[in-house]
Amino acid sequence: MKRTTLKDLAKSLELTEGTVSRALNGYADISARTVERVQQAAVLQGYKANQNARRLATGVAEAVAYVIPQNHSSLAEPFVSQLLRGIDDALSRRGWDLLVSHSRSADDEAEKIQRLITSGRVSGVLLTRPFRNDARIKLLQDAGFPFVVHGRSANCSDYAWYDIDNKLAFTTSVSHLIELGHRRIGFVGAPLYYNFAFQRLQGYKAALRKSDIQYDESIVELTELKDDAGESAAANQLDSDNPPTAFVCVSDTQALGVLSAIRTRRLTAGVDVSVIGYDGLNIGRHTNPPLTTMAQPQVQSGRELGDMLLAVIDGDDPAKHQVLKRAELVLRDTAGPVRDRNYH
Amino acid sequence: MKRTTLKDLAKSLELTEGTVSRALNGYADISARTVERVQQAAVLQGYKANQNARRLATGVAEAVAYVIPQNHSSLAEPFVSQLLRGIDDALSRRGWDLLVSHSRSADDEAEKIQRLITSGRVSGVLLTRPFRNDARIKLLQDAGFPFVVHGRSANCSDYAWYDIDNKLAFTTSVSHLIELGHRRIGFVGAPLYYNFAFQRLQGYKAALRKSDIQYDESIVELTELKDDAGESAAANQLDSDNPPTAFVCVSDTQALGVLSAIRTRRLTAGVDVSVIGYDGLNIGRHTNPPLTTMAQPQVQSGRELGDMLLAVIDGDDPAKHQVLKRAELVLRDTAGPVRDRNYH
DNA sequence: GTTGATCCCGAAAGCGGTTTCGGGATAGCA
DNA sequence: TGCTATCCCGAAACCGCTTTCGGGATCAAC
Repeated sequence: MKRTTLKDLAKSLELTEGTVSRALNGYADISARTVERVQQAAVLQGYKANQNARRLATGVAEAVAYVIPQNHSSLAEPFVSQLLRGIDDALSRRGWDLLVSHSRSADDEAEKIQRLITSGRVSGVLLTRPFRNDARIKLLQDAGFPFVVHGRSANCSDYAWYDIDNKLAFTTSVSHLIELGHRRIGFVGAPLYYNFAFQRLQGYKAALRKSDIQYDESIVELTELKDDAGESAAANQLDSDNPPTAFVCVSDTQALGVLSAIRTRRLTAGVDVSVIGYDGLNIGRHTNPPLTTMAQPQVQSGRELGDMLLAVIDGDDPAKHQVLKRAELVLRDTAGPVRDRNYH
Repeated sequence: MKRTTLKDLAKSLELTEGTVSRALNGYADISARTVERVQQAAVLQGYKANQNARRLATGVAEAVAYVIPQNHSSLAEPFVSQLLRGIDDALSRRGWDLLVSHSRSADDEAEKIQRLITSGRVSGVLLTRPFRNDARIKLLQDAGFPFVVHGRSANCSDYAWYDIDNKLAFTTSVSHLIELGHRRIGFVGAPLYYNFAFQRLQGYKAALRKSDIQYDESIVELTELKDDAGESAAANQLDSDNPPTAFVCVSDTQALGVLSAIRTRRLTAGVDVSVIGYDGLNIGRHTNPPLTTMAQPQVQSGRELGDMLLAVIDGDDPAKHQVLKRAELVLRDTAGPVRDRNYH
């Protein structure tokens, strides 16, 4: 089954290829009657432009890549999936493609990006989960290649990004716990080279400071973003001499682990120990008890990210596209008032 | 920053473009010495072939599309995400791209596929969650376009697919419950136009038959694949006069809902009511109690799917690529022996 | 009936590679 | 030395579409 090509179409219309092309692409120098004829013939014969040829000729790839970070826990993946949907929404309005690229390591990722931008396969790149000081961003900036970051690095003044106010989110959740009477609040975090982890820790500290609570490093755990990291982190804390009465976690994934640790010790989350997660995954509605968390709308984020990237590709000043959203506290059942007696 | 093109490279080597191209692509008619020179110069000057030009010239897209079905619950998405990773693994060994395409409806999906295959953007397509009688498959077959299906439709003899033995999986899980003494087992399913749902129901029926248990349609609920479908389905059943003592669910998503319904009624899963899910999502390890389920390895599946598709694209007979895996019963805590007394 | 302006379309040159074809140079052998 | 076989590479067509440029028709105006 041969595809109908532009030449076929032109021949059948007794026009030249160039004319047909212009007719299809809305050039002004084609008479309305001809445009009409061409369009009809096109749908009739099922003509679709060969993307590769078109891309070669125009020089625009009409596609962007989403680079999926190497180590992400499987539980965080609904996140990714919804984001993809949002991005695709934005892109498909223009008929652009979304291609995903996974990486095995940070180096691998840099190399993949390098190849993406030099191979001409995409006209823009979407990054996630940037480091405080991120080589990928530098790479893209130096290359002058369009990109937008989901999240932001330490100095983020001159590129496009879309982020949640991580610091604010954590002062919010920690303050909430403090209002519930907690004064010993554990922090289950991630490596601080992730800027989001750093920012969230700052938010945590700020909330403590505001209430004159001494920052205690011994109840701050920084774990990898792996599936069961939260559980062991919480286990350490809970089994210590002076366990926290509450935890804030940088992800719902971690929070689930914390809940497991709590349950294992025959304690009840929200009663004996409070927990607040982060991400607002739907899973949290089904945990027992349902997880209090900080939510951010993923599909919507994806859509906005996609639109931003398109704008940047169109030549907008990246620095003009920086949006900071705020996460929302979703009250469910794992954050309750502090208990007076130690539960040991 | 201009990319270095083949012409640049050729000029700098005082060779012709054709020669350089052949040297790079391993043609035999180029002397070893020249090949060496060319390769060195290529890496030195950071030459990467323009994919669009290459694709146009060769006629192969070096990319495949994964079409994500319209309605999938957010909880099922870890599934998708891991699969993508696996597929990407397989593809990237050849340097191929993976692009994802979402759809809003079945029609939309057919149209997207049509566009994918006529636009020359991809050289193969990956389908999931086929219907018993699937128009998309017919479309691809008629077009003679390479594809492989994750799952399979009712008559699946002449295309490539990768599936779990759904029927077997469900006879396994139901039999397990029967061995635990259950005889009234609810089925929380999905619309039967999904072949996997149909097959799983068949497995359910087969297991009942084997133990001479009468099939009772009133405890079979077929819900949409939405987030909270499981909960309401189970609610109906649990509040009825003659509630099941156990449930099997076609997905972990549903199972989570069922667990919620059970919990809401102050019953304990695995004690008062048993539940077995399907998918083996990691989430299940963190539910309370941890969810017994049927597992299938996703990343691995993705990899195999990717390899299969590549093989088919290479011209292998699709019918030669049909693999049927079996799911594994993951014993956790939600399936326990039946209680004698009715819990009402 | 010329002249200009306007409207449409044809012609042709790319875009950056791949691949076939053919022949010059070198080597092998008589 | 002369003749064929082999080895490499140059030349050129082509993939399918875009886009610039220029000019033939058409039409209004003088």
